[in-house]
Amino acid sequence: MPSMTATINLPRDAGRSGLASAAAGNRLLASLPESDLKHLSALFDTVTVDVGDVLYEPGQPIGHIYFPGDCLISLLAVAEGRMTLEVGSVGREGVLGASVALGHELAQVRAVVQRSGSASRIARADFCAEFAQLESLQRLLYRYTDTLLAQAIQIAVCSRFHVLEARLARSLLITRDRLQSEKFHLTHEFLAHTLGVRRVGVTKAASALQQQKLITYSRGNIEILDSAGLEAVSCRCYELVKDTGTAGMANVFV
Amino acid sequence: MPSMTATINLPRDAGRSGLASAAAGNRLLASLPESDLKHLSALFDTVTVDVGDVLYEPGQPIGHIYFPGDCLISLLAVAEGRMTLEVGSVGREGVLGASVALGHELAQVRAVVQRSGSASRIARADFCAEFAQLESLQRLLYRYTDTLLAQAIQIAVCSRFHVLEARLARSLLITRDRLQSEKFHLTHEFLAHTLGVRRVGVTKAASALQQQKLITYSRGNIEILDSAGLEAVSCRCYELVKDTGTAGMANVFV
DNA sequence: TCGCTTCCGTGCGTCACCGTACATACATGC
DNA sequence: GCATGTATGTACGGTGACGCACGGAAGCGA
Repeated sequence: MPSMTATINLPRDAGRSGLASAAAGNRLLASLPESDLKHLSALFDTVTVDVGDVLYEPGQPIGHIYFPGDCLISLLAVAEGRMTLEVGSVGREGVLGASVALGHELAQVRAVVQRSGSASRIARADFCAEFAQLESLQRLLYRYTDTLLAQAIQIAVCSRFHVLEARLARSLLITRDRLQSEKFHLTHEFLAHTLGVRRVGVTKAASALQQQKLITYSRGNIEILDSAGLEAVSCRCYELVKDTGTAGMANVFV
Repeated sequence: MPSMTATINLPRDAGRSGLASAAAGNRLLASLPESDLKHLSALFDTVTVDVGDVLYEPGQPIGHIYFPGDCLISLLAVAEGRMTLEVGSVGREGVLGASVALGHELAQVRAVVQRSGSASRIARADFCAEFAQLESLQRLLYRYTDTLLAQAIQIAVCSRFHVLEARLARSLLITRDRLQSEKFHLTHEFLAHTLGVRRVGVTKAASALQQQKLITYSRGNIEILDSAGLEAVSCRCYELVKDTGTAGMANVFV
């Protein structure tokens, strides 16, 4: 049994942070007005999370809200049994767990670290108190929730109608965009969880992509060889989703 | 070809409304502070929409924002071809098209009227202007978007992992809850669009439910005979989603 | 009463993915 | 070098849904 489903590994506490590191590269926090950010900073910790760490589990209470710095969090909706499906991912452009401010004390999805890195963390009670007072924060979270909704809708359609090979290609392209690299580490097992299929299904699809010289991989080390070719076999969902993770956050306060 | 995909039928304009009918039974508007509601009322029209009317089409600009009174709107995500999947529905507890206030000028999903009725409508420009000023409206829309996200996530999981018969049962139960009636009108064709399957697939699944004496139907007139039995064959997604349409709106401003 | 449309039922071959089981290969640490 | 664990490859029957085609039946208007 993979460790990600067996135990909840807690992130290492890297100590209480000053103002500068509170943003810690998170663009959502960075786009807050200076005064509000300064006010918030005292309440943040900076933590380091590792691949496979489970930050939330469905039905469990949310203790902290995370603003990723250079880590990447995968949101996995969990069906009965061990079937899961990635319904979105959260990077430096976003936030994890913000719905607690609206009264949802329990997590709906599993949150798994896909790439190690740092994150700014704030306790639930503190977050709720600040949320109630800072209009700038409310606007930001509303906007971000809306992009998450757009992602979830597209993924729902994609996983319903498109064949695995196309979905795998889409998933790899999105991962590349978020990680800004043609090479990254993802095992077939992990991909199977995000795509909601068997591990052997991923192996077959990945093998097909490799035969077409679009990617190459070995023991989890994946490299995209032919980006354009990969886009060709992927579904259009890629184009529809790819910008939600990066753009759209530009001019929030204009 | 069904008319819902062929043409965009515009709702009938029932004339500019006064304050009282601006809420028009919409609970989202009703929960606004009195002063804000009064301010908004002058900008609303009350319109009547009919079954099959298409209010939004993916990729098309959003002209009006709708606050349903006693009508019910189905949100259909559209894949290439004629494949669609319902990712949520909007009744009197919600609003359709609010994301325009965040800069999304184009609709992402098709919005189809599932039950005829009234709705309060506001032009896009007016809505955006008011949104920028009314904090109460922002909070409400944020909260509602969050419930839409929860719905979409659950539907993504459900349509990925659960068999059609269970999904059909879930869909019928949710429809009953929203319509507050054991009898309602839904053709297999319409259900096929919401569930993202062929019409014959719905016929098979519905036939199975009918043989189990759980439902009965004829030419679109569906009646639920055994509610408990229907819950038994439906997936747990029903319980997870059913409250999002009604509850959760209780104490927004406490 | 006739004709048309809408709605529902059935049959058939195909296909993507499932569940399971087993085999192989690389990697790491002792 | 060897044991152990991780990652990947292959095989096989089963099945839920697909695409297509056709037939029947109920309602409705002329």
